Amino acid sequence: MENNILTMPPVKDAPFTKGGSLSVKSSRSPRREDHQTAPPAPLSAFQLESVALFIHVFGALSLPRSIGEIYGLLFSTPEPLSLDDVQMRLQLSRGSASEGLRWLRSLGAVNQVYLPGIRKEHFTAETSLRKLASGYLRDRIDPHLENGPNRLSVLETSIDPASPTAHFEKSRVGQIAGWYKFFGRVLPIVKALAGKF
Amino acid sequence: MENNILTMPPVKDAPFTKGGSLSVKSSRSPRREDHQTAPPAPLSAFQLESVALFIHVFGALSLPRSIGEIYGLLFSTPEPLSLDDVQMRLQLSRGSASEGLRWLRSLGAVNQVYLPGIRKEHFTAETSLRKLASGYLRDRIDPHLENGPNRLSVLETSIDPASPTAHFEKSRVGQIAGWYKFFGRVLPIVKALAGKF
DNA sequence: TAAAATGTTCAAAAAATATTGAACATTGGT
DNA sequence: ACCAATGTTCAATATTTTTTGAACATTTTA
Repeated sequence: MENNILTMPPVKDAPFTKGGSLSVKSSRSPRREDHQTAPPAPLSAFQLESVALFIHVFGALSLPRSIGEIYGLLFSTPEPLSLDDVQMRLQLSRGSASEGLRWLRSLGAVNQVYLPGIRKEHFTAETSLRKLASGYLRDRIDPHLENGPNRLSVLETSIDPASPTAHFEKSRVGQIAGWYKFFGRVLPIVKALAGKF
Repeated sequence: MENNILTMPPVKDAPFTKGGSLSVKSSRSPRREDHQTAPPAPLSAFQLESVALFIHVFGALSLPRSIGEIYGLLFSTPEPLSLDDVQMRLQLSRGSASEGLRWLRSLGAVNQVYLPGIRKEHFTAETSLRKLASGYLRDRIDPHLENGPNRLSVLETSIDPASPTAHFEKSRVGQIAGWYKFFGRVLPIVKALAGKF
């Protein structure tokens, strides 16, 4: 989990994701000696702010910083970027960049772009709310709901009808069933509305 | 964060939270030698299943296991329980039980009950979807949205109007503004619907 | 007010999660 | 088929988060 939820119930804010900070790597211990392999490739103010913003947004979903960094960079850059571009500009490891991009792709949050005559794959940020929301819901929410009926019946089966608490327990099962119904109603509405923005 | 999001994009399922497991502490390394201070207080099958279910549900929100355990226990128990009850029945540390209960209380997910003539505070699970949802949204979502306009203006300010990418960047800012608008529309609907279940 | 009961805090330890980087694949060009 | 360029995987490491438990604080009863 992103934060210590226990010690700060409402919302954390990583030191540098707030307000108008401009450094991408501020917190985090020294991670590398500079590779002499490539030029530093500094980010613009807009890119730095975007990265900070998306670290924050993804953090609110408890997603790792590197994911936010990558999406933020792609979001704020007009041209498609390659794995190496991402890796160098954000000073990430190859592995992080690769897995992060892969995860974002699987969610539908980044698009793969094939540039004629160029070997490397390039990526751009998907910004359609409909696609972002439906990808997130599909990968991270729906699966839980699909398991629902199954879990519910397991729970129901665990009730001993002879027990004095059986009545109470049945009402609890009914409660949960209602919650699932709620989500079944709400999610389609959310998806539909996302299409309008 | 709850899981390794990178290595398992869609959904994790902790070994024992799936299906019909019956042990509360299964995974997790040995954490204590038995205190000889109190009887074991075994949980019923229904309680064990409930705990497993809520560990899963809270896990989907990247909340710590102990929170799910505590809520699950209260949810599945008719009588109000004290801090000590929770602590002993779940074999949690005093600290975890205290902080977990405090967090759940602050969210509005557990209610404090004063039993006449009994000193210890007792707790029950809040099961009203309206209260649960509004508490969660209030503490964990709304604050992010309140910061939105501020963040957005910082981002906008970072655009250099002379830059050739200024136009692109402005369109990105507009995009984000649209996202915020979406949430401003959707959240009230969700809250309203939650009241009906 | 002292003693007992109850509750909270927080530094240290443990566990979970994310990141790194080098080894391993794969692809494309020659 | 070979080589070079590109991409992925994964064991080791670093970091973050959670849990523990004992010290401290507070409240109640006597």
